This record gives sequence, structure tokens and C-alpha cells, in this order.
Amino acid sequence: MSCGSKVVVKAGRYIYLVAQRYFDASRLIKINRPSLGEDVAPKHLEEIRANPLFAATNDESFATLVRGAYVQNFPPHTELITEGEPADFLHIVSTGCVELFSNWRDRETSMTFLGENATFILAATIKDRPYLMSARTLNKSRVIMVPSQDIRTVFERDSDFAKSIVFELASCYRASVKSTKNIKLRTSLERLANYILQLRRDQETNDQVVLELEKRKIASFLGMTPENLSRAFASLKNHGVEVDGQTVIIKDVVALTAFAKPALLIDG
Amino acid sequence: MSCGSKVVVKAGRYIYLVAQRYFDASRLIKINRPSLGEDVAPKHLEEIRANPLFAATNDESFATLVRGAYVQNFPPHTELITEGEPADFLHIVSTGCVELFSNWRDRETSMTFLGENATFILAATIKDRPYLMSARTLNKSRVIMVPSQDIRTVFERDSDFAKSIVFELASCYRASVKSTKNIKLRTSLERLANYILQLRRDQETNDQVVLELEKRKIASFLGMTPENLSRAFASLKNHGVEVDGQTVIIKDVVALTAFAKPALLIDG
DNA sequence: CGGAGGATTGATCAGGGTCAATGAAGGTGG
DNA sequence: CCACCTTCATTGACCCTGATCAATCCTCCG
Repeated sequence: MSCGSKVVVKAGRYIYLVAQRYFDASRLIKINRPSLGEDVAPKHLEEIRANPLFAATNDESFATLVRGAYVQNFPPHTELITEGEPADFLHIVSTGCVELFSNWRDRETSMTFLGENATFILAATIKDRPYLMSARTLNKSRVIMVPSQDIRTVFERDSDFAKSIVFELASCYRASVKSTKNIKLRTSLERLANYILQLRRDQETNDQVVLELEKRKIASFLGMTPENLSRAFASLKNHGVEVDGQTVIIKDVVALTAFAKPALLIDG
Repeated sequence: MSCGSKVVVKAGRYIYLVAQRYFDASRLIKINRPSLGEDVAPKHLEEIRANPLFAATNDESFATLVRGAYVQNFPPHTELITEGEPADFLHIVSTGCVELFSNWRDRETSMTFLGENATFILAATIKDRPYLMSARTLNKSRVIMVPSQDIRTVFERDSDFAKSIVFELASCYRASVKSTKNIKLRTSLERLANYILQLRRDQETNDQVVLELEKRKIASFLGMTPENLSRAFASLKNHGVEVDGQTVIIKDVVALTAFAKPALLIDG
């Protein structure tokens, strides 16, 4: 939900870049390609190894997985994948922040935001079906890409890896169900109130939280327009919330919680 | 989505029963409990074996899975599980139709409808976490229950079963994502139009489909009130649709499709 | 300094919810 | 066998949430 666990202080206000597709082969870093020099590869290997998804795999499986893998840095606002394309690679966010979103006709909606160590497109990889969502970077991000075929191969012969995969997939599914419940059972004002409480929990703060995303992204994620989000923030004054730019001051946690009525089975 | 692939013609119009929890031990049939006589167990075993989830498992794994499993018949409108409870059993719909739904405060929404061979609560079983959704029967239904612990045990030592599980889970996840997209990107009228087209596809009919569910269930599933559903049906007259009770007559598929604009990545 | 994009605010409108009344269909009990 | 009851479906009147359109302001950046 939140984009990384740390509060990101940006240099400018936001970063404005035209979305672009990546196809610059020179920026691709094949993990164990010798020509890149010995120092690059081990660093990346360690980085990938540290990801929870690979923590339990044995060395042989890990070797198979990274044999065809890539690590790549992307600038902000770069479209990584487009819904409907074949799922050739499992993607893992190494650093940075990635938005998953979807389009239909001329409409677009934010589905979720991914921070460090999050995987995406796992289900498409498993089923060998097209992506259901598109992905773009929000910040400068480093992304690991593992060929889908290698995922499927190792899955069959390494039950620890299989366990990691199925656990990750179950988590994604549950997150999606929670999201659906959130949208169908709550009004936009209630969603916003709970969103603020969630940020408060994630940021481990008491009386103030920082909105790390553009408000329009938050609005889209919560299923409302930017205008409506502005007005919703204003309405929350009645429930102990005040907003100053990117900062939300919670003046009365009890009142906000009483209004939001957070539920473990939606927000947990 | 649709409740079984066949069109179910009901004797009465609907079945009205007060929802009840099951705890009548005498109705539980332990699969290979000898005291029940030899003829029951093999029948059930065969039935379970036929389920796609177990089709690829070897005999030893299968034996482990059914050792602690139950098969039980439930009357209509029986609440099988309640959200928040611990996930002790994986449930599989053998025959009949089960609704998954959720509550928050005094509101309730239908999440999905399950027909034959569908599993539910798989993710909770895997993660050993509480159910996110409640389940109730809509028709008279037979449900297979496999202890969660056995699922996890067999998962680790039978990679074919693991593959079935992960495939099923990926399917559920993708269905949930599609559902979220449907709700966030479409108006209620558009959702209804696409729902009708989906029924048409499932029922393999040309110019008329049967609504197998109560309209209020359909309304809740589509995220609208029963009143609004009535009016939505009326509005669809402008797009070549007419309704007569449980029957929907599609007078102009081209017009309906043009309005609904079905998308593979939502409805496929 | 000017341009671009986001945030906010106001005015207006439409989609959809709520409340209430009526109708239709099936089950129930006398 | 028929009157009645229950529940869902439909329709009308009304209201509220949230979307749309437009204008303004702000910040950042070239």
C-alpha cells in the first residue's frame, strides 16, 4: 500500500517525466554476464538473494533463477509493462516505487503501489497468461526480472521455493479481496479515513502522517476524483483531521478511528 | 461467476430458509470411516478424485488428503463459514452453489458465486490466517472439507499437487483483480451489460439468457441496490435488452456489445 | 518570467441510494 | 381449495454522494 516503509523526502516537489517504454538494451544488466566486471554481479546476486521470495531456496535453484535474470534501473514515470502483454518475466521491485494500474476505454485507475521487495505479475507468470495490469515507476527504481519459464522450472523441483511462491500469491490474493471489500462496502470518505489510519500505522507515527504519493494517485487508488479527494479532506476536519500540503495532522485519533471503524479483515 | 455451467430450473421460484449454522455432527460423513459402510466411502473418494485440484496428485498424497476429510450435504441458505474464523479446512464445492460474501458494519456485499469443483478459502488455508469472506449455500449443496494442515503437508512433498494449488490460487487472484477493475472502471449499467454478455457466453445461447440467481444477489454482486438493478434493466432496453422474470431476451447483440464493450482483461 | 501540471474551490449535474407503496409468485394453513 | 402471508421485484419520489466543468492558485522548472 505505502510505497516503501521509509518516509521519502523529495528534492523537488514532484518529478515530472514523460512516460516512456524501455528498450534501451545498454541499460540492461544481465546478472552474471562476465563482461560487466566482477564487482557488479555479486552485489546484485546478494541483493536478490536477500529478497524473501528467494530466502528459502537452495543454491542450485537460485542459480537457475538468476541465470537468465536481469537487473535494471528505471527513471521515474517509466511504463514497465502494459496490460495484455504476455508474461515473460516475473518482476521484483528492488528499490523505488512502482504503480500498478489498469485502463478501460478512456478511464484509468490505480490498483496498488509497490515498495521494496514486492513482486508483481506473479499470477500471470504462473498461469502463463497476459498481464491484467500495467506497471509504471513512480520514483527512480531498480527492478529485477526473472524469466517466467525459470520460475516455473524451479517451482517444480524445489518445494521451499514453491512454498514461497504460493505464500506470496496467497498474500496478493488476500490483498486484492480486501481491496474489493474496501471499495464495495465503504463510501469514499470512509476509505480515506481508513487510508490515513493505515499510513499512521505504517509510518509508526502518532499525530501526523506524510502522504508519499501525489494526491491524484491516492484519489485514483481510493476510487475517487482529485476534486472529491480535496473535499473529502475538508470533510474530515469534522473527524479530527487537518491537511497541510503533503502532511496530514491527526488532531483527534479517537474521533477519526470512531468514524473510520477500521477492520482487521479489510485493513489488516 | 455463474453458478454451475448448466441452467438450473428450480421447482419453486426460490427457496426460503432461515440461515443456520451447521453443527449437527450426525450429518457429517467422515470419508473413510468404516462404520458408515463400504459403499459410501468409495463413492465419495471417486468424486473427490475427479476434482481437478486432485487429478494430478499421486495415490499416497491423495490418501493423506482424504484421511481427515469430510463430505457433507447442506440445505440451501446455510452459512458454512464466517469471516474472521480460523481456516481449519479447505472447502470444495462438490455439487450445488455457494455464495461468498462480506460484511462491514451493517452492510453486506456478494463477492462471488461458486459452482461445481470450485474451491474456497484456499488462501486462508495456505497462510493459516482467518477467512476474509463468509460463505453460505444457495442451493442444496455437497461440500468437501479437507483439513488445512493436510493441504500444507502434501503441498510440500508432492510437486504436482503444489502445481495444482498454485494454479488454482493464481486463478482466484486474477478473478479478484478482474472484479476490482470491473467495479472501479465501469458504471453499474456497464457492469450489468457485461454481466449479461458473460451469461450469454457461459450458457452458450444466442438471443436469451436465464438469470440463475436472485436479482438481489446479482445486484449485490454488481455493487448496486436491487432497485437500481431494476432501473438498469429498464435502461438497457435502449441497448437491445428486454427482461421477463428470470429470462433476459437479447434483441440486439450488436447494440448491447457496442454499449458494454467487453474486455478480455476484465471479462475473459 | 512564463509555462506546465497539480491542488483547490465553486457551480452544476448525474448516477445511484433511500424510503415507501404496490405487485407478483409461491408456500402455508385452515 | 382458497385466503393469507412472506419475500422478492418493481415503480415513484426524493435526496445525497460524487463526477464534471471551469476558474484560480501554487509550485517547480526551464
